[in-house]
Amino acid sequence: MDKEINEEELSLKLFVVLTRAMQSVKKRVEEDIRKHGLNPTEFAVLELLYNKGDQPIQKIGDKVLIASSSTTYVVDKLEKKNYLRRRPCPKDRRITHATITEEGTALMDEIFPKHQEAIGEIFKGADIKEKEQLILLLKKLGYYAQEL
Amino acid sequence: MDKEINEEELSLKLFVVLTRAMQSVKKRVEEDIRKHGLNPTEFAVLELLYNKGDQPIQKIGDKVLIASSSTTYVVDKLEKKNYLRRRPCPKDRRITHATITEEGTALMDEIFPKHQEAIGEIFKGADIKEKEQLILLLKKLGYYAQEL
DNA sequence: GCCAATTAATTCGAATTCGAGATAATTTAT
DNA sequence: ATAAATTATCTCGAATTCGAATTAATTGGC
Repeated sequence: MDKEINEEELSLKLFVVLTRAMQSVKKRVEEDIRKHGLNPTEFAVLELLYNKGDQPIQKIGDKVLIASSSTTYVVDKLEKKNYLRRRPCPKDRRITHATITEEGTALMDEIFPKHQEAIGEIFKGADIKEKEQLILLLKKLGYYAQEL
Repeated sequence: MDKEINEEELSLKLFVVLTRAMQSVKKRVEEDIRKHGLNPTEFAVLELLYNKGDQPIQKIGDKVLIASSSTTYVVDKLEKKNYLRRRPCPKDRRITHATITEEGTALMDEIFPKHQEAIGEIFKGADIKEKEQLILLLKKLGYYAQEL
């Protein structure tokens, strides 16, 4: 009975399913992260510094995909919580680096493994083969959409 | 070299890829919708009324997955734009129905086909078989995550 | 060396979303 | 029949995000 559907309708359906899946997953991940006192954006920024080291503030926005004004806002919050510090760049005085603090590192040491575990739980709906397939297909989709 | 990865890491990767794909797709779809003077939530609500008929305000929130206070906000906006009207339910005076207006219907007559076409373009990164696979896999993922 | 264009970060105001609490109507249980 | 619990909607304040405009610093072309 799904036979009569044309490709446009299939795409629309895929859009709906993708949106729903993302919403469900995002909600679970968010619950996990908020337990640790961070919101998803704060977590993403802190994780970037934790796993990839110091970053110019501008790069943070690029990698986490938020507007520059939002980056300022999130970095402010994390700085107030003492999870990171701003350090002016001596070579280029336009640039400010963000560095994770001891306290931030300690926090991530504690919550990152738990987070990874939680993600593992959330994605138990698919087996390894399926996850690999999904990654492949979603990458194709994502790249294509980005290029448009 | 991807061989050494364990399932937890694979899930984390899938999460990242899913997030990125959704971000790219969402951005494109949003561009399309904003061209027509609506934001994604307004579009979703109007589309619901357009394709599924009148809805109690509460149902709108359930189907579009927004909080009740957000529903009030969006319905207010659409009502101000004359795309829908509130109609008190005579059988249960707690309930208010939202009905799409002539003007709203005319708008959707014009933009819905274009929207579907735009989605078709955005998802050209995958062929029919791949879309069917994605739908299947994403449904599994989404349902599982929702049940947690 | 100097002006124009570019780049980094910030401030500001607007839009959107949420959750908690309020209000009103209905239903359930006693 | 009434009190208590539930349901639908709305109000309000807070959080988050964005885009446009601002400030400051650097770079490139002449």
